[in-house]
Amino acid sequence: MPELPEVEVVRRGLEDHVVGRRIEEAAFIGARVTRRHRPGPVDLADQLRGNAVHGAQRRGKYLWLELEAPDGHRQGLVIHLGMSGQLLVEAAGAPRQSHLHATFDFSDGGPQLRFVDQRTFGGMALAELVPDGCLDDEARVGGGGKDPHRSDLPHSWGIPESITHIAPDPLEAAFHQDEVIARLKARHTAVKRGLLDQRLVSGIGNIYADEALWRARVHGERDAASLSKPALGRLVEHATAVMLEALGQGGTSFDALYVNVNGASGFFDRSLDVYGREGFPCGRCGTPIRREAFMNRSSYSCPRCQPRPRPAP
DNA sequence: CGTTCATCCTGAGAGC
DNA sequence: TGCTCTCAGGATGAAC
Repeated sequence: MPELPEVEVVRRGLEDHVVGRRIEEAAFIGARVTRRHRPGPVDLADQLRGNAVHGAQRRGKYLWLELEAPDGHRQGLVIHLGMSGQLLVEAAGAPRQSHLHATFDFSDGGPQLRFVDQRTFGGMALAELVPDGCLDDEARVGGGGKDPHRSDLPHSWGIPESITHIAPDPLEAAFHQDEVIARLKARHTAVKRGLLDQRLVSGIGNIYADEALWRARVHGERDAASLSKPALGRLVEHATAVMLEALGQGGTSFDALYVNVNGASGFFDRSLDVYGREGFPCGRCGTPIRREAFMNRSSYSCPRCQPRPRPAP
């Protein structure tokens, strides 16, 4: 479940079904799912045994469980769903999925948490939690602004050390739009690259980048620095808005690969304006939506509302 | 420093 | 039917 809204749907599911429980036993099928945990799957299972799950947090597309070990040591279990990862809450006796990579049993004997991942780009690893101190006070002066719709998840235990390179996402209190705009304005590269760069702003993927660009009437290959700061601001605000709308619909699901912890799909695919809509009329001007290759994947846009930059490169 | 490229995987669908 | 080819919500590290 790639992008921010889908990951947030999963985080909420973890909050509802996993937080407050104690891990009795974790089991890993194969080594690939724990490849980012250097000591390996056996060590991970050993370390997880007996941990209490204090919270479920998210930054961008990364999730982590806040864990407290029996000796009081606090760590984060960082989980990334990659392209096809799912976290499912099911009875331990439920049929095993063909791409099941991990199971978590809890001391209350309730439902199991499972990690299922067809393409295995996802994974999990333990990380120490460190203070989220990226910005000094001076950097905040004149920045920030109002953020009425922020969910303000308290990262009370800090950020996993392994994802400190990931920038705050637009739904966090730590998100500073003015800083993102300034950094975009300094980039001489396609603006869509900037939207997709998780070190600049996290949570945006291929779907919501294209949707935000369409709303802002900007072609993704325009040089970021060529756009005015207000235009960049509108673009970032559209990205935030479209992800919030998608979250309200339970996320975007084209197929059964993208589901919440109960296996249910979201409905935002019905509200997409350009992504995956090659040949369909633009909702604003009626021009057929085009698909172009970009960064080894596809970009969708309206040829009329989003003209390509000057000379076709 | 920033940007590109290949790579990690499996399965669905198109085209032959 | 069965084969091949292309494509898919992502991140990373090496190579320019």
